[in-house]
Amino acid sequence: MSYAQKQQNVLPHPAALRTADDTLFNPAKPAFYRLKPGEEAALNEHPGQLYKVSEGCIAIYELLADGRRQITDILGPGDSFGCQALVCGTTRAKSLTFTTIEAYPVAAVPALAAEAMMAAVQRLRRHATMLGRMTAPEKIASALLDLSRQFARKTPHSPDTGKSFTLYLTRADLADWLGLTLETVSRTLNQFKREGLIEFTHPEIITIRQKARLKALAFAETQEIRAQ
Amino acid sequence: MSYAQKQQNVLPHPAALRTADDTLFNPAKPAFYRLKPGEEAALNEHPGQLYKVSEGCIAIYELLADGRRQITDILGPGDSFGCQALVCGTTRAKSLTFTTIEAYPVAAVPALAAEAMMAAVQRLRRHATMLGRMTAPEKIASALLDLSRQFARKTPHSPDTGKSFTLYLTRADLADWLGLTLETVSRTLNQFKREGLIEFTHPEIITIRQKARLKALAFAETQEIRAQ
DNA sequence: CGTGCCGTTGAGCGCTCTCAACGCACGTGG
DNA sequence: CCACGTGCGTTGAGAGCGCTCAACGGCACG
Repeated sequence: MSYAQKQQNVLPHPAALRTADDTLFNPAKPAFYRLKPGEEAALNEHPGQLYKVSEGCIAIYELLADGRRQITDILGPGDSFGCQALVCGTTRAKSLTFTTIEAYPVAAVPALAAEAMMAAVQRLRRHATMLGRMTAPEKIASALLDLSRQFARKTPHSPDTGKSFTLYLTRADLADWLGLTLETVSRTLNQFKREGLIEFTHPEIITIRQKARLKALAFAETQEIRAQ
Repeated sequence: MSYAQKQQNVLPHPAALRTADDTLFNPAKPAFYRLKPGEEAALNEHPGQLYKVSEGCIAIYELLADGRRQITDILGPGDSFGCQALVCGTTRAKSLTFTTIEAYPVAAVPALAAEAMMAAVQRLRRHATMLGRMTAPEKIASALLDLSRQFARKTPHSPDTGKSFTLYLTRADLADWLGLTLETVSRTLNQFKREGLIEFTHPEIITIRQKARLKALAFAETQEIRAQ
C-alpha cells in the first residue's frame, strides 16, 4: 500500500475533522483539538478560522498532479495558520506528530491573523531563496538550524538545551520541504554526522555539535540592508 | 562597471525615492510616482504604505551575502505590494521597466492590504512548488504562461491578443526568478522556439504559438482538492 | 515470522551548472 | 567615420551535483 493510500485510510480527506473522535472541531465554538501523526486537517472546510499550534508540528504542503509534493512551511508551537489566505485552493496541512491546535474565528483576532500572514510571507520568501539558490548541504544546514530554534528540547536541567531537538520530519518530509530527494537528505545528514557537525543515534533526535560550522555552511544568509 | 555598481549610481539605495525628481513620493500625501528601469524602491522607508502597480513591472527579490539573488515575485498592473509585511527585512523591490505606482496608507485601505497579503501568500506557495519540484522546461513553460496572462498585449485590432506579450525580465531575471542559470533559460527558450511552441525575433517580445503543448509541459499543475 | 515503512548506502546516469567564446546593439569618444 | 567598451543573448564543451534505480537492515505490528 502506498503512503498516499495509507493517509486516505487513516482519515478520509477532506472530511478529516468530521470523522475524528470526540475532539471534533466545531467551527461554531472555537476550541482546542488534537491531530494524530499523519492526520490531515481539512482547512478548506472552515475558511474563517485561524489555527494556532500550541503543541506539536504541522506541515503545510501542495501536491502536484503526478504525486510530487512540496512542503511550503513547517509550523511549531506558537505559529499560526489557516485564515482563508494562508491555506486555500490546493494547499493542505498535515500533522507530523501528536499536535494540539487552538482555533479562533478570524474576526475575533484580526491582529493575530494579520501578524500570522506577515510571518507567513516572510518565511515563504526566505524559503523560496533557499529552494532556488542554495546547494543541498546549505539547505540541510539551514533547515537544521531553523528546526533547532523551533523545536529545541527545553529541559532546564540538561546542559544540551538548545542543541538537541526532535526531528518530527521524516527524511522524505525533509526532502519535500527542501526540494531534494530523500536519498540526498540521508546522505547529507550522515555526512554531517561523519564530520562531527551533528550527532544522532535515533534518526529523529538530532544534536547539534558544532553550531558555528553549521552556520558557516548555511551562511549564505540573506544580506541585510544597511540603513543609509 | 558591474551591474550592481551601476544600480548604485543610478539611484543610491535606500534613499531612492528621496533622490528622485519632482515625482518624489511623499508618505504624507499618497500619490502616483514613477520608476525607471532598474530603479529600486526604498520600501523600508515607509512601512505603513501599500503600493499598487498601475503600469509596468516590479520584481520583488532577496539577495544573499555572496551575490546570489532570488526573485520571489513578479508584479504587473493591478498587483499590490509593500505594506510592511510584504516587503521588509532583506526584501527589496526593483522596477523592470518604466513603472507607475500608486501609494496608499495601509490604514486607509485595510481590505486591499489584506487581499494583497492573501494573494502574495498564494503566489509564494505556488512559486515554492515550482522552485522545489519542477524541471527547467516545466519552470520556463509555467513562467511563460504566467507572464502571458499578466502582460498580454491588449491590442483590440490584433488577432494575436493574449498570445503575445512583452517580457520585461531579462534572461538573468528569469533565471533568478526560476532558480536556474541564465544559460539554461536561454537554451530552454530557444529549444521551445525550435520546437514551435513559442516565437520571438526580439528577445523581449514573446509570442505563444502552441498554448496547449506549453500547458502540457507546465501541466504538473497543483492538484485540485475535489470537494467530498 | 511475514509485511510495510523508514533509513542507509552504492553505482551510474543525466540534467543543469560552469567556464568560455562569440555576435549584436548601443553609446561614447577619438 | 570607426574603434572601443558594455550589457545582453546565444551557443558549445565539459564537469559535477543531485537524481534514479536498486539492495539491504532495523523496527513496529499483526
